[in-house]
Amino acid sequence: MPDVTRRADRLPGNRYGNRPTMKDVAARAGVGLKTVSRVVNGEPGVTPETERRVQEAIDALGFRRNDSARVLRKGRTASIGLVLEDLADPFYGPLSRAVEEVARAHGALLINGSSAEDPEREQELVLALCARRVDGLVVIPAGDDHRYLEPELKAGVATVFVDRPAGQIDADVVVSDNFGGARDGVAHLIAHGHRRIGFIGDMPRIHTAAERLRGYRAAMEDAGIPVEDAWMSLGVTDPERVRRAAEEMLADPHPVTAIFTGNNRVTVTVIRVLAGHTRGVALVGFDDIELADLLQPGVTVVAQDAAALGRTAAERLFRQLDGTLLAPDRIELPTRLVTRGSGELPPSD
Amino acid sequence: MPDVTRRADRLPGNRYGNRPTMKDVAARAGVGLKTVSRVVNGEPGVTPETERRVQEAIDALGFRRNDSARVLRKGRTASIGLVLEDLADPFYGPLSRAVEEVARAHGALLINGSSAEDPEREQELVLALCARRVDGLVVIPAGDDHRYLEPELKAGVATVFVDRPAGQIDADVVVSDNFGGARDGVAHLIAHGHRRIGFIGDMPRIHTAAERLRGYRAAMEDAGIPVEDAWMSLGVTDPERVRRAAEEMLADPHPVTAIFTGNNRVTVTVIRVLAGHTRGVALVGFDDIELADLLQPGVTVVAQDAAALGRTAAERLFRQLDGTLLAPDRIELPTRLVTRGSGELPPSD
DNA sequence: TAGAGCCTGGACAACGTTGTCAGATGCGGG
DNA sequence: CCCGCATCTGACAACGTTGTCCAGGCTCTA
Repeated sequence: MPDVTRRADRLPGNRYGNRPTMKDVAARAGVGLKTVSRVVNGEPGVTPETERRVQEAIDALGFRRNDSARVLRKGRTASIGLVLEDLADPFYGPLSRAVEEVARAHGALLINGSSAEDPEREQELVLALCARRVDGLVVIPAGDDHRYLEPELKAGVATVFVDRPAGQIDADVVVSDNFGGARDGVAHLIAHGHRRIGFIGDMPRIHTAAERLRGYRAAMEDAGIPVEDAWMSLGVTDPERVRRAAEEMLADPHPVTAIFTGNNRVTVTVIRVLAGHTRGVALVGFDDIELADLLQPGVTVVAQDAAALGRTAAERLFRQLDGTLLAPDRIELPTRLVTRGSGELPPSD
Repeated sequence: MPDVTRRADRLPGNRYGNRPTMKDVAARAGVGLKTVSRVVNGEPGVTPETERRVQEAIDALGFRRNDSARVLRKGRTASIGLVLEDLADPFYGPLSRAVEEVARAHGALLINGSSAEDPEREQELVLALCARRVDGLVVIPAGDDHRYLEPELKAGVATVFVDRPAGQIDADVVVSDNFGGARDGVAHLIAHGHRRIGFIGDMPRIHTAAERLRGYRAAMEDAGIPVEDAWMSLGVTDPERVRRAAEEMLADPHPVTAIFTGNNRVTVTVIRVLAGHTRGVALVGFDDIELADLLQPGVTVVAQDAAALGRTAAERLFRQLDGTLLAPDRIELPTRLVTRGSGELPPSD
């Protein structure tokens, strides 16, 4: 019963539930408004005795500075926005955490949202963040046209695109070497004797997917292997369709002996499919996955450093805000081939 | 070179890089300030012709409403804070995403931060969020004393604790049935003939860890098995120490035949240890892990529904804000035993 | 003891928006 | 033709904070 009462006290109706303001603190401490402000912000020019009185009033009233008003006055929000595809995807966890750490080191908070790979939702999120006047944005773009950001950039919102480049505008970009990584991964399979190699990846409208596909084609071409259409499955995303695509490749009268998978989710599904087959099919996946080393065989992957992507992007963001970074640039981080067994299986025809 | 110029335009010095305000829009459209406000907010009482002129000016200037000022005026920020332990932990990804989805459905943005299991950092984060006047807080507590939140609760900040209960204050709590889940998991091992069962878990000061330990003890007691100290390892967290703890249990002259692990990270490490042993040791872990079904043997786990935790918590939060939820309550979500093989191995003495 | 200089404290405006209220305009009816 | 009413528009204050600037009191020195 006392609970109900207490909760009822805080119902809507009064702004912020009637929090005390600096004015209230000043009145209680018997000092001027600005003096309270000075104490709260640790500015000099307040005698210890006055400071004590003010501090006492603050504690007694449970005063907490209203940063909304502060932001309005100062023009900096000390917060940055992060727009990514899906917070729940294990690839974005470390990236997100890395951005957060850098933000924290600069005294900024992180606001984030998932675009769910929907360009409209991405725009909606980005603009909402701009309306809050975040100091900067780290964006993993879903769409490929970011001209809607022009006014924001001009207005001084620091912006860095990660994982995929910006579309139609000139902005900082931090990406992995998707092309090179995929090429190396496929070349690795070729080096182990494979010639009929399947590729299962996301829609080529997604930049990373297109680059990885390009890497696949380049490796095949370098080896003088003509690619057959039946070996490629593009744009499949959901597990069921990935499963079907893989099964079809393997059921072909002249089946693939190896598969290169375009991202972590596809890799996981294909692992499941292969687990149901007795014939050994080689596999190299883009993106590392947890426990990949404990499977039989271990899963060979092209790993990218998600944390480094996030860290690099966030650091560039704050350098933009410092003013120590002038020209937009494109940074490409290397990938790393991790051999664990699945990519070293010989062809079994 | 043009880039440098463009970026230089947006250097600090002028607030928000001199964004246009409603006043500017009003001047350009030749209307009053309030009329612009009406158009921006879709309020009625504006002739189509006037609206067109205003809209034109908005587009021409690239105006975007300043939500900081709006918040200051209206008293609601339409944002909620989420404080968790580590964004990069795969357990929190789905939880975080679920909270975000609910927030989105209510038109709110999500600000989040990682406490890194440090009570001080948790408090710092929570208070920073309160200073921003978030409408509500979802907290996965690191500390066990939350009296510092008293003034905030009184001021009307909706608050829900998830995964672990609040300390020293009366607040909404959403948790998994850690005790029951652990008891069932251990009972499962006992049912398969094990009597010497090890437990490796986190520090008992963490509520979930303590509850799971209690579940372990209860199951053993129910079966009339006295627990030996050598079977329990508490407070180990980092992989190296977990590894040592597991090795010691297995090296004992009278070793354990099964291990119950207290969370996903411990489970993963122990899987690695067991992979190096030939003797079959049974394993049941708390928390599900990806690919657990593909290992040999598959890993039996007590799974909790992280997304449901987040969703439930966020929904309660918004019901607090609605005013449809009056008394703080404690909600316990069930866990689910997923048998995959490792927990069904017979004792091998 | 008077004057200069320093230190502390406070009054006031401004940040960009929204709520209130009153003024202006246009229209129809008496 | 004038009044009343409805509709549209704009002036103004307020939200809670910080930056500017000035007043008053003190100390120190000549």
